[in-house]
Amino acid sequence: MNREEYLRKCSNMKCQRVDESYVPALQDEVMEVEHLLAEPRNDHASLDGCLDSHTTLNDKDDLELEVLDGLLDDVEIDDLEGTDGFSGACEEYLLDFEFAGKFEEVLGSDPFEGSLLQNSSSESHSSGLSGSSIVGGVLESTKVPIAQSECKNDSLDETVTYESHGTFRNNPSQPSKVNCRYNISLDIQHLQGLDNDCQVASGLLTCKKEKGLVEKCQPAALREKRFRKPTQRYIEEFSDSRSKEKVPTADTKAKHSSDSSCNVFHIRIKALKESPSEKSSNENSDLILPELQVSKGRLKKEELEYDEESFPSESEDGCSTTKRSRRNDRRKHQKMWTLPEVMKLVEGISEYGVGRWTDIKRFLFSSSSYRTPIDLRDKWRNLLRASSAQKNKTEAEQNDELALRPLPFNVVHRVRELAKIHPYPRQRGSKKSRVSQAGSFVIAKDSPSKRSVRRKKCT
DNA sequence: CTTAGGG
DNA sequence: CCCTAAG
Repeated sequence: MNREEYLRKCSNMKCQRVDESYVPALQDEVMEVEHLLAEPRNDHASLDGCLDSHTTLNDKDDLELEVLDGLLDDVEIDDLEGTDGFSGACEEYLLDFEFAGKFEEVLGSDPFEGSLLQNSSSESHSSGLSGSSIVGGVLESTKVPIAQSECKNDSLDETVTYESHGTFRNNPSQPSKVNCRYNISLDIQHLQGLDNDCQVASGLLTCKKEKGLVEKCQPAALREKRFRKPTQRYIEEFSDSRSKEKVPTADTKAKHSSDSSCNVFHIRIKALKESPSEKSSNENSDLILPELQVSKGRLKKEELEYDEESFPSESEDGCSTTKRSRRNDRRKHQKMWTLPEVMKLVEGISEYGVGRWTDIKRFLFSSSSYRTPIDLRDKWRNLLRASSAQKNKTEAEQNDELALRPLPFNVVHRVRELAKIHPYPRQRGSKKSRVSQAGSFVIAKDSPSKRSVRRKKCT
């Protein structure tokens, strides 16, 4: 099958949905979905390729996984409202589902992958599925998924999402994804039967190809439908996510970090399976899940977002977000400094001087998107504190520290030296206050390397 | 806008 | 990390 067919199908579904449309909608949700979609877009491309030529599935896996992670992250965060009251929509859901199944088949991915649901399949699918399922099925069981009703044209992903919702909702008895999938594949044939005519299809295609903004692709008509005052809460959330989303997307090179999300996802699924009782259990899972997620994330720290420049070796966690449960909050979570980073920082400081955080950032940390100059400064501050503390500590304590964190001697030493020269914390009395000003000579005799420090012309 | 300093 | 004041 070629992707055209799929697309058509998709469009059909869409159309249907539209017609039946239960109207609605949380714009926010839709938007969020879009966002989600946006990221994965690149994958779509790959997907297409897959369809055309069934080869190279493996290659994509990695990428997709990454994306998936990201998606999961997002998805998980988004709390799509569950869908409860809508029986009428069942059909649609089914259709969607079918579609999804088909897709997978085409791709060649095993529908019954079980725990790892969708490495190979399109990321969108997986993301949609996982996210939605979790959300809809587990978390909120009471609300109607308005967003879903929205008929976005582009929405392979969306479709998927819907379907997942539907499935879960419709078949509470089938908590496991596997089952769901099964159904899907079987029904695929039906899908074929559908005819196509929506312009939506075109929209879809375009979207896919262009990976551009989803919104653009949307047909005017559809667009009209979706205007609905978003809840305040949603609004703020949305905006939040919006800004956030932008960042990661921008630097594609930087990977998406969110390994933990994956885990979370799995966990959640598990929970789902274990508690088929739905409603009641759902509530429970809701509460419990977050915790699991956190712990999991912690356990499995991985490295991510390190770009070329950074040192991959020192995997930092990066993820860990204790409270990422709700939207992604501005990566409030710290990214643990790696040793190489520290070294770089020290190096930079010795070269550019202590106050020149921006310079250091630009030269040495340009690749790391996170780590703002302020971060550097803070780190430096901490280093200073640490070094001084270490100086004052007893041997035992020092050993202790060493065990805890491997701060290489040389580094510590370096820091110490720099610390002598730079009065960052204006520490008590600023023993070396003169340094900052007349630093030249002092430095010179102190250590050659530091020379340039502070020298660089302070603007 | 960038730093410094405090939370 | 985050926020705010100051240059």
